Formats: sequence, C-alpha cells, structure tokens
Amino acid sequence: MWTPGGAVECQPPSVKPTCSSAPPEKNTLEQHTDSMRNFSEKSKKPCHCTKSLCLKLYCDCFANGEICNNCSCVNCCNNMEHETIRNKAIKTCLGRNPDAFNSKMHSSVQGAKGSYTRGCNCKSSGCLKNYCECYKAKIMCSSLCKCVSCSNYSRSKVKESAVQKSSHPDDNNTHHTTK
DNA sequence: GAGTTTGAAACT
DNA sequence: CAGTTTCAAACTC
Ligand SMILES: [Zn+2]
Ligand SMILES: [Zn+2]
Ligand SMILES: [Zn+2]
Ligand SMILES: [Zn+2]
Ligand SMILES: [Zn+2]
Ligand SMILES: [Zn+2]
Repeated sequence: MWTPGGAVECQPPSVKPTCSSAPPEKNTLEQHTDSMRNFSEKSKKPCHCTKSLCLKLYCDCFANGEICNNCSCVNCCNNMEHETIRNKAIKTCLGRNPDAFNSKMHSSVQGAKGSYTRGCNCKSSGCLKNYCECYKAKIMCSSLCKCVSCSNYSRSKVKESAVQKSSHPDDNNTHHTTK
C-alpha cells in the first residue's frame, strides 16, 4: 500500500462487470518526474492496457499475478477495489490453463511447473527480438518451440542441412508433443 | 509521440 | 484441434 498524499490515484469504481458500455476511466496517476522515486524498489514495468481491464493474460501485471500499480491502464480492474471481478477472472484463466499463474511468467505447456516451458511460435523475428518470449526470458529455444528460422541458440550458427529434422540443432527431448 | 510489426491470448 | 480475431508490447520512424 502506498500513502496517498495528494489523492491523485485511482478512480471511483464505476466499472460494471456486465455493463454495456463502460465509461472511460483513465488512470491519472502517472506524473513521473519524481513520483516514482517515492516507491522505488519494485519499479515494475507499468502496463498500458485499454481494453482488457487488466483482467486477462494480455496484461503483464495480471499475468504475473500482480496488482496494477503505477500503471497507465484504462478501466483497470486488477486491484483490490475490484477483487470480486478479479478473482473471477483469475478463475477463468485457471480454467483455461491450470498453470497460468504457477510460473511467474506465462506458461502453459504440458508439464510446466514453475518453469518457462511455453515454447514460442515466432515466424518473423528469428527469435532474436523481444517479440519472442524465449528471447525475452533469456532462454534458448527448445524443441517445444515451433518457431521458424530460429536463431535463438547458444550457437548462433544454425545450419539448415537436411540432416536436421527440426530447426533446432540440439534436441535432447525424445518425447515430442504430438509430432 | 505516432504508426507499424509481432506473436501470445482469446475467441470461434 | 486449427483458423481467426483481439490485444498490448516491441519496434520503427
Ligand atoms: Zn494491464
Ligand atoms: Zn498494470
Ligand atoms: Zn491495470
Ligand atoms: Zn521465438
Ligand atoms: Zn522459442
Ligand atoms: Zn526460436
């Protein structure tokens, strides 16, 4: 909890869960300059969600199991003021993926428990940009990935010889998903 | 800051 | 399950 000094933070909860049209509530708390330094420490990356209400995995805050704080999100419900809705959203996400929140990062994949085991599906980034979840997590792509033209390997030299069945030079995993 | 690109998450 | 749409971040200019 932070100490509201100027009373410039959240908006009154006017968001209705099943309402037809939600009024645009823009988070007015983002006056950096020197407000951030107050809390320091965490300084997590703020989200800028506008349509997900920060109640879907689109929102990094929500995906990481964190409450939005110092974010620029609109109509944010990822807070204790909307705990009921938030809990429902969490439940929905868990229904889709029981391990959705087990790992700090997004995970799904079979048998992933507290580890990144997502496997990316990049097609145009070569897994060398932050678009790639593997690259962002600073891990190499594995056989779980279905990326095309992957270069996210310790050995940047990836030969596409016919010898390689997959685009991945080193696949220690014998068990393949379904293929 | 505006506009584009990108691939995960969501939806059908 | 696959194809499509939605979404917010990463990136470019
Ligand atoms: Zn958010
Ligand atoms: Zn947030
Ligand atoms: Zn939020
Ligand atoms: Zn990738
Ligand atoms: Zn990967
Ligand atoms: Zn890759």
